[in-house]
Amino acid sequence: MSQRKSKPPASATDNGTSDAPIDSTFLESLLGYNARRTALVIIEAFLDRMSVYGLRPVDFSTLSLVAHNPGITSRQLCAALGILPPNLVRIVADLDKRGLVQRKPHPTDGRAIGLHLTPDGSKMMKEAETTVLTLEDAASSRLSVEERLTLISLLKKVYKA
Amino acid sequence: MSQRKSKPPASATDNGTSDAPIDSTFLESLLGYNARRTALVIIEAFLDRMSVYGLRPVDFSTLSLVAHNPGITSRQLCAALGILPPNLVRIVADLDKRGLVQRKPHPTDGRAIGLHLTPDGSKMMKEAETTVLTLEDAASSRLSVEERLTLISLLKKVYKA
DNA sequence: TATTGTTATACTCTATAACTATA
DNA sequence: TATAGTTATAGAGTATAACAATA
Repeated sequence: MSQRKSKPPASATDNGTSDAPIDSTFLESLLGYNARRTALVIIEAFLDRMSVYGLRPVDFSTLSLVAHNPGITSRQLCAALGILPPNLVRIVADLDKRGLVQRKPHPTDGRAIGLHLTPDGSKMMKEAETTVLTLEDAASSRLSVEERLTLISLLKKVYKA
Repeated sequence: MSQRKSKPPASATDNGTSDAPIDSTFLESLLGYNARRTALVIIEAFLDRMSVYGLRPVDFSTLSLVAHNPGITSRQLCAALGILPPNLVRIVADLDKRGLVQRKPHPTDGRAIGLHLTPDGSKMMKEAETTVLTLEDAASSRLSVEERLTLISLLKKVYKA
């Protein structure tokens, strides 16, 4: 579901032309289908709630890794996030322009550049991480605390080598 | 993780320059992050195994819905799959050109077009659905049968209104 | 010779506006 | 007036090749 706006439900006075119930049971039996639908729903909520910070998921992920790994390099970010180096350049450059991250020479490798949060970036991320946790609560509101942990644990078992 | 080719692991003779352990615990505590990583891993496997049929995930989903809902319209496909109408046109047109689906006038609505599998499309989908089920088994090989069902059930609780 | 960061670029995916024909 | 299907097009996301600086 990638549309941003949810449409009003079909009028109750519709004739049978277009509201025949659709059988999606096969697709809904697939892990890949359900994982993708879940991710899209949460990303949609993310885009909504994080728009005040001007952060897309990839920006938030990048800043979060920089926050918890000061001096991390572009290569390490690419490996951790599954982003290709040419596509990270613009992301980091924009965060730099906004004064959220700072690039410092790597202490031992002259080719590499270490990334650090600026004070502004650090302050924003404290708020943004709190907002994300609130969003997580909302997204998993139909799950118990234990179910949410089970869900995350099972997902990791699937994708982590 | 969107790269197609998995790289060889870092050499054991690396110095400490680039293999410092990265702390991803915050991101990995998030449902959205884990759901997206899982979806990407499964989609990667899907692209690999389904390339023999020339079917992307959206093609497979479309054909599967047509298979189980003969006469389904484009609008219904869009609603069921979260695709916008302009983006479905090319998908259906290509499947039509390949002789996998057939468009027939809708019995009661002159604006609408009902979609049906051709005999070739039906034959391919029987194979393709079997292949997808095999892929699902592989993707969830680290899960018990019960865990896989629990995972799917929990995912549905998150994304289904 | 290999790796980091980068530029340029192409391809795919997703989104909006507007048209036509039918309802 | 509203809906189904379509066209054109713009923007975002993702991919590869090739380069300079450094290891």
